[in-house]
Amino acid sequence: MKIATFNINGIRARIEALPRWLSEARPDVVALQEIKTVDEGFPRELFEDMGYRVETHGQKSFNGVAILSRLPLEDVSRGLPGDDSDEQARWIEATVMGDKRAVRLCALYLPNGNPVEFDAADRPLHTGKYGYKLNWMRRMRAHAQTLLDREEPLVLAGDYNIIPQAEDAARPEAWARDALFLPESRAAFRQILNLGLTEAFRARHAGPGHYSFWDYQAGAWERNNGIRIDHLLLSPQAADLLRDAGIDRDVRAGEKPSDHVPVWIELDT
DNA sequence: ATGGTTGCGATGCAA
Repeated sequence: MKIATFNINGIRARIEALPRWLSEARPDVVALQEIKTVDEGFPRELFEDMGYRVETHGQKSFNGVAILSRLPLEDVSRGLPGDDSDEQARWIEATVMGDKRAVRLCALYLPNGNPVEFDAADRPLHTGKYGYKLNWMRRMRAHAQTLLDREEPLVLAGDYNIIPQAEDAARPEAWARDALFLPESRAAFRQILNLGLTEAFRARHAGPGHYSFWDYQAGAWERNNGIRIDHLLLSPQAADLLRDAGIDRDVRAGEKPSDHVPVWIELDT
């Protein structure tokens, strides 16, 4: 089972680039982020005609996540538990029925968290958008623990808006005061990992120079000024099935690209 | 270098 995560930065803007990549890469399942439309605005027929089931959790203008799957889906659930007042569409999960094994897949869009406010001692304040990010990560950790308790293959795939380590940025010094790389952000990411999850790409590839996002501005792609913020986290039962992992970096050089590229895994299901 | 670019949707916000 090939599972990918792809922040498309608007489904309407990617109406050609997304089908093009699907035809080339032929993933079985895709976690999409930033569809930037309500459910009714998602062009589901286009993907159904390509053989994909479509489950969306959309929102007008911002955010919005979806799952595309060539395999049957069961028990679809929308929204990250833990705060009924949270209006932002950043989480959808479903069980993907493989030939031999089922996989619980969560498609997530973790809050960016910028801009960050700092106090007089230059410590980041846990207020505003950054406070929302850290609180969202606490909720995610609690929900991930609940899912791990099932002791089944589990994949948490998405745009985490987290640069895990300095080697995951071409210019880490430029991100020192950014919500994607602050020590508190990276610690919160490690707290989720430390539940017993495996970061799939790093289980297969070591060293610097692997990125999943290049800003549209200032020639970031041409300068290879990238960061690695799109991740797939695996439960022990899913990690046992991991065959391969990769980043489709060439997608960034295509026509009218997203600022993110797909990251994928292959599981022996 | 406090700029730079893109998407959504109709203006400025989010990234």
